Amino acid sequence: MLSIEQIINEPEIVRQKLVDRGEDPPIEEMIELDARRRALVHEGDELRAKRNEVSRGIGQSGGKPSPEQIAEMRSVGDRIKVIETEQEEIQQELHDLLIVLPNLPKDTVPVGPDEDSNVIVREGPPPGERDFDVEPNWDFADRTGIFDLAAGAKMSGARFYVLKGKGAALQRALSDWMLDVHTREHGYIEIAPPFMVRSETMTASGNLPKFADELFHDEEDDLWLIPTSEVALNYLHSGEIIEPGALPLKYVAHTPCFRRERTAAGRDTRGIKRVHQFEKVEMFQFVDPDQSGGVLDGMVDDAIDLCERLGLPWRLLALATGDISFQSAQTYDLEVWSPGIEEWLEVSSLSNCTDFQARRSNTRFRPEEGAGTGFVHSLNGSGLALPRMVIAILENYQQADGTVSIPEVLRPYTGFDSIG
RNA sequence: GGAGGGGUGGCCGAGUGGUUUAAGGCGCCUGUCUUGAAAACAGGUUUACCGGCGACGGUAACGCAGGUUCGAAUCCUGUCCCCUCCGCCA
Repeated sequence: MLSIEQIINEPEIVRQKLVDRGEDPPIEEMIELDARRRALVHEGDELRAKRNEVSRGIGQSGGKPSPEQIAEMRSVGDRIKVIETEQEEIQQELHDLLIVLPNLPKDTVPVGPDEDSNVIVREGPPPGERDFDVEPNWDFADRTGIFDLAAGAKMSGARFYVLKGKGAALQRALSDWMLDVHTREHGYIEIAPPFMVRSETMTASGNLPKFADELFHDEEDDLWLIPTSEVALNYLHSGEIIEPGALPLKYVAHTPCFRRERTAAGRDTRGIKRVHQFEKVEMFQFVDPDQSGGVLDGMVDDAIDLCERLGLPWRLLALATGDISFQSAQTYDLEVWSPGIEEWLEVSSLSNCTDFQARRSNTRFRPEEGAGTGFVHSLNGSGLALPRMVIAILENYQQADGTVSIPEVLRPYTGFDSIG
């Protein structure tokens, strides 16, 4: 959520940044609503002050109000009720306008309407040359039986799949290894959150109210399946004031992610690249607002580190204003090359959400003892998305004889050296 | 799923319609005393919003949301959460 103070103080900057994202924000309307809200708050406060004063007097003089007092206070009470109702309506109106506005992109974000304006900012070593054709992961899977799309479709429908045998073990090895690197070397605390959350939680992360279509929802208990553990982690300190010195808070979680993929209905229908349920290791940090820029770079390094240790060809993209996610002020996508399908696969999206999610979840901090409170900054990034890492390993580690050798770092976790 | 109990400040805990402007205690901060500390004593100790250049003044919040009332921590309704017992169950 954007702050109304900022909208009032620098309306043209806010407008331009939202226009860069393809929005047409009702700036004047919001300013006008807030002015009316303030006037009503003021009038209501004064009436309540009067009521409090008279009530105190009645209490002090024995507790029996005169008929005149009752009549007068009844009309004051009626007026307060009218003002409160009007104030609530206006606040709701303003809230409804604010809650659907995305975060403001940072000045350094490339301006452009869509992904064509994304910029490659860092690259790992180039993909190696091979003297044989790499088999696409789905063909390899059919041949070896390590994942089964038909079985997934049979039990759950399109875009579900079943991992089997060494396929399941490879994914488990990857997630265990990633968690170990993040917790033992990168300084993250492991969290195992619920996979279902309330509407408030989903709203705080920015997924509701605008993106309900992309989510699975249980009507009976009004619970939402998380599309990423970011949603749960963002709510971990909701309503709290984090004490001086406690930041940064670095969390990592390994959860399934549930996505309806409605807007991407026709895209990536083959294989396990885009599915309704997948697993992901997610990094999440709450930080001092002064630190968030540098922390994002550090989080990017944490994600790249995994690709490097696995020896996968990678590149890093700075997403354009029209391509960053709703809650983000700045996003990098980390992609790895997969030589069988000949595609760059997005295995991590890393975002600085500044105070956007903290406002929605009411997560504050105290910079130092005795100081006032402020909203924290939140950052998230995959570290990393598992099905796509499985694809990348199956294709990058494929040998001329049609087998896949397991990356050295994963062998202690898999207990086997090759598949196929 | 059934029955019962409960949610009050950083913590414990009193408070069943009006001097509650939330008692009392603990913790924490400041001061007096002391070589220093402790003890004792005194004062202070939330968050958000509105008005004001400011000193400051006002309003709200007793899980949350409604309602009754001139007036609600207190009464009513709903809801969320916690605890105990029963049932079921990985």
